[in-house]
Amino acid sequence: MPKDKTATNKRLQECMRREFLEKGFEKASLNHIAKQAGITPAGVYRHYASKEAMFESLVAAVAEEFYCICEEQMRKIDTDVIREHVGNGYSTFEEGWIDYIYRHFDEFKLLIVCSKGTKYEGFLDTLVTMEEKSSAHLIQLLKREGFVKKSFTEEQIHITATMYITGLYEIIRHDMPKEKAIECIRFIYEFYDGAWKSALEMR
Amino acid sequence: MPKDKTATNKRLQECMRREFLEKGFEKASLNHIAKQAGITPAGVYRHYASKEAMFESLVAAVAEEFYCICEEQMRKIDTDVIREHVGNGYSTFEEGWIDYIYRHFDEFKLLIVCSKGTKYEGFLDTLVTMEEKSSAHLIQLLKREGFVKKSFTEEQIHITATMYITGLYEIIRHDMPKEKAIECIRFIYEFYDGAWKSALEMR
Amino acid sequence: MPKDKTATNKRLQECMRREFLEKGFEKASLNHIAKQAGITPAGVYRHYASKEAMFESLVAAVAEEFYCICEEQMRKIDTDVIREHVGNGYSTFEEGWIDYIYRHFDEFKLLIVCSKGTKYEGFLDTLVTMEEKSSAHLIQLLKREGFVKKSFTEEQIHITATMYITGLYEIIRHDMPKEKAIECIRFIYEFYDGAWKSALEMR
Amino acid sequence: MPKDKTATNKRLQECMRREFLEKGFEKASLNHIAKQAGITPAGVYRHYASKEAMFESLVAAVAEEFYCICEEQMRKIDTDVIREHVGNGYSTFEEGWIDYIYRHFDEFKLLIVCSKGTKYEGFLDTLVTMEEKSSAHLIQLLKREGFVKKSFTEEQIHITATMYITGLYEIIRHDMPKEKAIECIRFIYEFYDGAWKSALEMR
DNA sequence: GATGAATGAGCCTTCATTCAT
DNA sequence: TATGAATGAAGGCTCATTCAT
Repeated sequence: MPKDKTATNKRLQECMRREFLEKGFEKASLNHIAKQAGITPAGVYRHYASKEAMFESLVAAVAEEFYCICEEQMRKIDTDVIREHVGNGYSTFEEGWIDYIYRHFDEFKLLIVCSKGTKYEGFLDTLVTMEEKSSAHLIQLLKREGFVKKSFTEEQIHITATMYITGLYEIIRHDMPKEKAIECIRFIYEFYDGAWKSALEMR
Repeated sequence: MPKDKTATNKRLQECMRREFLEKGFEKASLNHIAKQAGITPAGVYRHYASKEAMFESLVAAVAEEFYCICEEQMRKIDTDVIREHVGNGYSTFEEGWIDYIYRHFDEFKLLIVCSKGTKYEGFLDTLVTMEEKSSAHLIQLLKREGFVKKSFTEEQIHITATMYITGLYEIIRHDMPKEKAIECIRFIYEFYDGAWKSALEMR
Repeated sequence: MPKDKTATNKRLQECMRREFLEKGFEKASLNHIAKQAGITPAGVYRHYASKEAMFESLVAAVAEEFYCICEEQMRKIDTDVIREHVGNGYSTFEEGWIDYIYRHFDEFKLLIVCSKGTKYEGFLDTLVTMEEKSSAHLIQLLKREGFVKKSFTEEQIHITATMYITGLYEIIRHDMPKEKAIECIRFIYEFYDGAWKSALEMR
Repeated sequence: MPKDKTATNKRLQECMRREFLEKGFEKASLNHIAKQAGITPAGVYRHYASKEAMFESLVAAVAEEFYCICEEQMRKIDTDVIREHVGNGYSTFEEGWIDYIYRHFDEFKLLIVCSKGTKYEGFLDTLVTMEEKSSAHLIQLLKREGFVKKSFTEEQIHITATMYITGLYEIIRHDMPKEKAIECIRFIYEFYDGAWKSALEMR
């Protein structure tokens, strides 16, 4: 059941998106989606094999791609770059990504805010984990290079990563317009930069 | 239908608490609660007028009290105190509160993590708002006293507050034991302290 | 949800019985049963937790008891008795049982003819297995006592047992009245007696 | 919509056969068959007018032919033959038939095991009836010739016939390989021969 | 104070079938 | 020949709630 591009399916997708965004996966009603799209509940199953499949069809592509991007990003971190981007410069949450996210805004909102009950319900946690790894790696490098002496426990890193990613969550949850979002990100970036520098006793 | 202290009600409350904590308000099942408590669904309605009322009965007292404490706290902020507690000393999230929260752990978890669908679903946001006001107020005072020159937009303050409160959320969501929580809070406190000082260009 | 003896439940049970007997477990419709009983489908769930539970409530007692009787019966076989009851005298299918079966006719019909899809769907096979064990045991004893020399493969015993039990199946499937059934059993008994004696070359 | 020999139809038939054999007529899903065959459910209706028609198309030829063979067989019974084949020599279940059945194994399995809900659901009973007639006829002849004095009621004949045919049923239901089946049949043959002789007091 | 009995709306899903194209 | 799109009915089941007793 790959892509079908009929008019009905387009309507259907729009309705699915709306319903899932509004109520989240679990509370979303297939019957309601169908009615909105002007077909019977049974008709939906010509296009999607299950409720889960409907959700996945909306987000799978973006989720997959995003995971790839993240992994690649992680591989690029090395000592040279540290000097330029001290702090959390390689964060999962870099300014450059905002573009990507805003090109797939609904998908991200679905993944982060509305995915409970689906196999994507851990997406936000995945982001946090990524940020954690990124932080941990960076700190390790900074220590190896002699910039930093202090250590952090896993818990501490988890907390900072979580708080950090929350910024992203908030931006998306409140449908913040892109320009504001960028300002916002920039601010968070600097705010955290200060926090890290201070915490790492780098100056 | 105020307080009834029969044995049944005690059992009932325990079951309600467990169910709401486990599944959240919306997914919690009244029928299931009743069965656990050893009464019929109808019996529940002798004690509580609705599902909402059940939830409220568990958290209302703490929520109310908490709001009061917060307001009072806010009134106490003045110039004198500033000198001692520069930074985010008056945060909604001060170490001293941990005690209060841990004395009502379940209630806080219900309010923050499990309240979607109830009139308390904005509780976390309320905390954030409180933190925002606290921050805004403090910055204002610091400016008036000449410690600080920079300004912050409302959005910036919102973001920092949100990220900050997320710490609390994470602590509660994961049932972190009190001792670990305190360590954690202390860390966040310092982390943010550095961030604020740097952001405010206080040094 | 043990026994409730209200009028509704009585009607309900009657309807369940009828529906299951008529259509078998899988094709039986809960909605239809409910309608016949004059309640809504949801109402059924006050009395039974699931479709399976409905079926089980009708047959569990008899099935359990029957298994017990069979096991006990099996333990009673010994050499002494052989001389009196040569042939298949200790069959799962003795005349004496007819009484028991006719006292629980519907239950047996449900178990044997209508149980596909339930955990009792192997009931008939169980009877066959019991008959097999009985035959195997008897042949072994007869050999040990020197009455018999020939051997039988497992498959041969399975076949004869299956055909034998089929008698029971047919009697029940066609709602044969008890008197006719007894005649019938008696006939089968003798018919098989001849077959076994001949097969075992006992005379 | 008689025979169409396109490639699609061949695939379709294969899928129908598999589905019906696996689940029986009633539980078989047309949608599922179509999917397996790589066409849409609607496509199926180009080839067959209904689910029933699908089933019939698979078994009609064999069923018809089989009925003919049986009738012819019946006409051949006469006194001469009796002397050679005393017992149940003319049974519907003669060894010679096994070949025929194994040449149309799937069709027989469909007719006997999977036909509930179709107009062939009585096929097994038909076999039994045939066996009954055969037995009745034979006994009558034996009586006329003075070999036998005892009489049998219709019910008694029905029972023996049913048990007898059950052998066939079991053989087919368990996909017994042909060689084993023949052994098995031979055994049943002899077993019943003994039973009949004893019952008829022929010796 | 609690039950027993029931309801009506809703849930996701499957079914055989239809029909315009 | 087949598809694509859809249907109406039914499936078992759960829900918060009601009400007479």
